[in-house]
Amino acid sequence: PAEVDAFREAAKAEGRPPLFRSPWRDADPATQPEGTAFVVRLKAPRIGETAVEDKVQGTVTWRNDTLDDLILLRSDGVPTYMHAVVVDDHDMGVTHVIRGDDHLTNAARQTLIYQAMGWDIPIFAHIPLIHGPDGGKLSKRHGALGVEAYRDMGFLPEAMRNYLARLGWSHGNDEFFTTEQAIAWFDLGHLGKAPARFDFSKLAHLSGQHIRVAEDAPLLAEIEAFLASQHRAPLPETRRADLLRAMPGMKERAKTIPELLEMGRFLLMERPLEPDLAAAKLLDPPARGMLGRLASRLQHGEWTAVDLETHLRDFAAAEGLGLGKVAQPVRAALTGRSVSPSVFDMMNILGREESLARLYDCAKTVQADA
RNA sequence: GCGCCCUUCGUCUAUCGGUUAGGACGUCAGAUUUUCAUUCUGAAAAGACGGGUUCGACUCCCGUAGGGCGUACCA
Repeated sequence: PAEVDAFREAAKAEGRPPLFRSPWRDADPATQPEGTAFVVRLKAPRIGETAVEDKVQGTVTWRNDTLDDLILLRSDGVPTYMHAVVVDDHDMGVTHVIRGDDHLTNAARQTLIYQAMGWDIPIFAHIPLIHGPDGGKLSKRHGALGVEAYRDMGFLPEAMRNYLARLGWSHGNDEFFTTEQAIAWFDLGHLGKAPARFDFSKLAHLSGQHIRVAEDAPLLAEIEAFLASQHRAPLPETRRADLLRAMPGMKERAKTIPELLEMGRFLLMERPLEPDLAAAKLLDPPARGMLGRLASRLQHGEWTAVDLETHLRDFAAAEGLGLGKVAQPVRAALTGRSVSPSVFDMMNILGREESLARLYDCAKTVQADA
C-alpha cells in the first residue's frame, strides 16, 4: 500500500495519470520477499483497446493503457467486488447485465476479466440515472428517497411503477399504462441515454389517474395498508362497507392515498363535529337557521342521491338562494370541512338519521346562541 | 487532472436526413361544476453554441460550452 501511495503522489506531481504500474508485474515469483503481504492483480493488456457492446449506450471503447491492473484478491485473500461479480454471474449463467449507468466503466474492467478467463461476455445494458428535480445528483443528502418514502407520501404503487418506467424510457405517446402493459411493452431499444429529473407533479398526476380507474376494494386495502405503515389507528370494522360505497365519489377527487382518506373523513367522524376554520365561517347564524328548515323538510321522502339533489334544489329555490349557498353550509355541517365529496352522495351514504342529526347539531347551536 | 458518456418546450419524452418539430406534466386563459378535484376547449413554450458533410439537417462528423458517471485492498 505504501508503495502505491508513493507512486500515486509521484504521478500526480508529474501530471501523469495515477494508474498504478506495479513493479512486480513481470517479476519472477522467486524474487518475492518472504513474509510480506501482497495482493493479486489482473495482468491486463496495455496495448490495444477494450470495447463494451452496450444495448443502451452503444459501443463504448477504452484504450487499454487507461485501464489499470485491478486487484482481484486483497492482501487478506478476499476477492474484490469486481472479481466476485464476474465469477458469480458466470457461475449463475447470467446472460444480461442491466444496471445503472454508473457501472459503465466497470463493464470495461469486468470485460477484461471475462476475456482473461476465456468466458462469454454477457449482454450489457447501462440505463441512465435519475437526478433530483434541480438537475443535481440524486444523493442521500440531496433528497434521494427510498421507495418507502414514496409509499409514505401515499402515491399508488401502480402509479409509481408507471412513472418510473416512463422516466428514461418511452413507448410512443403512451403516458398512462398498467404494470402489465409496461412489462409487455418494455424493451432496451427505447431507453434514453441522458439522465432524467424527478418530477413530483407528474407523479401526482399519474397517481390520481390510477386512483380513478382503480377498483374500490383494492383502494380500501391501500388505505388500510397506508394507515398501518403510518402506525395509525385502523379503520373501524363498521365503517368499511360505507367507505366502499363512498369510494366512487372519493376517488374522483384524490391524487394520493392520504387525500383519498381525507375525502372519506366524513364517515369516520363522530358527532358532534368540530368544524374547521373555513367550515365555521360557512356556518353563520343565517346558514344555521336555513339548515334547520332544510332538515325539517327532509324528514320524509325518498332518500337517494338523485332525490336529495332534487329536494335541495327545490329548497334552494324556495329560499331564494343558489344551490351553492345551500350546499356549502350543508357540507360544513355534514363534514366539518369546506371540501368534501358531493353532499348528495354523502347524505345518501350517511343515511337519513345520521345526516339529519348532523344538520340539527348545527341548527341547535343557533338556538342556543339566540 | 485523466477516461467515458450525455445535451429537443420549465420537466418527462416522440422524431431513427425532407414534419406547420408531436404528446404528457406544469403554467396561463376560458367552459362545465354544490366545494374540492375532475372533465373539456384554447394559448404560450424546444432542437446548447460554432463549424462542416448533404439538394436538404434536431437527426451524420468535428470543435466549444454545460452536465453526469468513473477514476478504492467499497460495492
